[in-house]
Amino acid sequence: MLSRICWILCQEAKVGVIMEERTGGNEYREQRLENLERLKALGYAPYGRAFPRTGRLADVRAGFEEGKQVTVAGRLVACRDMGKSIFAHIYDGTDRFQVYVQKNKIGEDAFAAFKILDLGDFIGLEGELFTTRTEEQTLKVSRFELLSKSLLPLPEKWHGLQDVETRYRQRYLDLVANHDVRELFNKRIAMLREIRTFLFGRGFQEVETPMLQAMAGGAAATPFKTHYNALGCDMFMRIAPELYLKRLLVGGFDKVFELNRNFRNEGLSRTHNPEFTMLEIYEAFGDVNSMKELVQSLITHVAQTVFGTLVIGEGERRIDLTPPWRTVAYRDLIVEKAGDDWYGLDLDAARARATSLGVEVDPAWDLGELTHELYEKTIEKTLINPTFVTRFPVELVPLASACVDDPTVVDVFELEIGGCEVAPAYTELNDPLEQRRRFEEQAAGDASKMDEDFLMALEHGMPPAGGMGIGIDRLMIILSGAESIRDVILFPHLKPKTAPAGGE
RNA sequence: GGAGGCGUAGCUCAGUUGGCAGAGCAGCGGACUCUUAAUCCGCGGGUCCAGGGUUCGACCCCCUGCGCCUCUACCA
Repeated sequence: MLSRICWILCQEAKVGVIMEERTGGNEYREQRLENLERLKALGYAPYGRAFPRTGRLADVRAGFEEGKQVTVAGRLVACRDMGKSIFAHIYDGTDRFQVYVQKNKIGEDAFAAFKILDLGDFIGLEGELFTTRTEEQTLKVSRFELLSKSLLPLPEKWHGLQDVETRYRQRYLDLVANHDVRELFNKRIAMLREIRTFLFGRGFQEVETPMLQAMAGGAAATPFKTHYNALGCDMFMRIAPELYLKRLLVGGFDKVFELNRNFRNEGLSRTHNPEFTMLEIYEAFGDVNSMKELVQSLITHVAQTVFGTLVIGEGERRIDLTPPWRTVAYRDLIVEKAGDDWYGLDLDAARARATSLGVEVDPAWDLGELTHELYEKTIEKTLINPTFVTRFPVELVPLASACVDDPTVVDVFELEIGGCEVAPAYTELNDPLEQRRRFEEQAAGDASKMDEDFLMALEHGMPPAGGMGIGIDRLMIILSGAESIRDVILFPHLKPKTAPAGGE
């Protein structure tokens, strides 16, 4: 109990220090604390209880009728005091709504109390709807309650909150100050809902598989490591749900998807956040072609229902999502860029050709690696309209089946939109012996990297299947026209401002 | 990890060959019962990111560190 109290005191001290850092002193807070006491003295409890509303502000606006009695609640975001009457705006996340407070309507005491309110305070109001001379729908207030006193000031009303660091670190301020940010996240939420609706409509079932794994497989990324105290062993955050979803195919699920977070121990960038949302879909008895049809329908459905258009952006960044989408083989793209004779060149000639095309060449690379560098550096970013790139070299994709007509390439596509890889899909490898061979090649003799448990599952028989992963954050960037992944994730990762314990 | 840019009031931003630190909004006091970036009168507000150095004097020049942004690297 004592330690609990100490902990609380310690936390409060910390908050105090942070508060001082962020507010540059307590002047504003002191004033608001004084206002809190004054309101209390007038009988307004600073932190109220439930307040039944007629509806959200957007609902009230939609159902506006002259003279209608309503109750509403929201945050006070603007206040124009005219002596014996006040015009103010409240905001509740759905809309801004004007309220009109007159001294002789709500009474002298309540009017005096209203004048003590600070911008940012949550209030509940009751009154009658009317339209002002300038034709703004407004609430004539007959009574108000204080619901929550705000002790720290909000960002400025006109310019909003611009500082990108503050916008990411204190997203709640961004959401209050910049309504378009709220709308963008509403769209993200709507997109996730539409994806689920679409997949449910096609008979897929949503499942949940472990995020905490003894072995992080299904992709080639570095995992986050953590420790499980009760079992005394290290665990990893998953880098992909793939190997568990395939176990479900073995178990008889035939159409499953998982829409949730993956964690990869990589750097931060405009297109990388260490935890990101991935949609993985598996369809038994399907293949890469059924995935192609699925993703094309899924993305056009989302674009149409959530964003209301199949054409995004303008000029060079214009993306046209109208199906059918182009399909092109990896090899054809390479030859188109590097010349018909590329695959016949010896290594030195290929290096020279790549250099002349602007690729920085690592002398350790073989022709395959050099080719892929060429693809990533000069071709991928030019694929603006949706493009299915197919028939990748087998060494790039260890979990996919080979093409029937050519065992050196695999039956996959990578969907590129806006020069960005959005969705890879495979005809999944279900041959356990071939899978073991490829794992062995990858693990290079390190037995601890062999996922024997997964191989055992495969040996019980996995139906042929199509599988696909869609990077939801990147899809959101493309559909919304956002600049950065940090703009489409509510709380993107930034370096901690004060170093956490246990750093290097 | 490497290169470049940025960091000034609660917010948005000016600023100085190196010579007392500025505006708008927000805040405080006052006037105003149809305003909406309300208006009018008056007032307060600063660790100029942090720490060193050069200088009579540094917000400004130099060095180091921290954070953010962009590019790059890592990343199926």
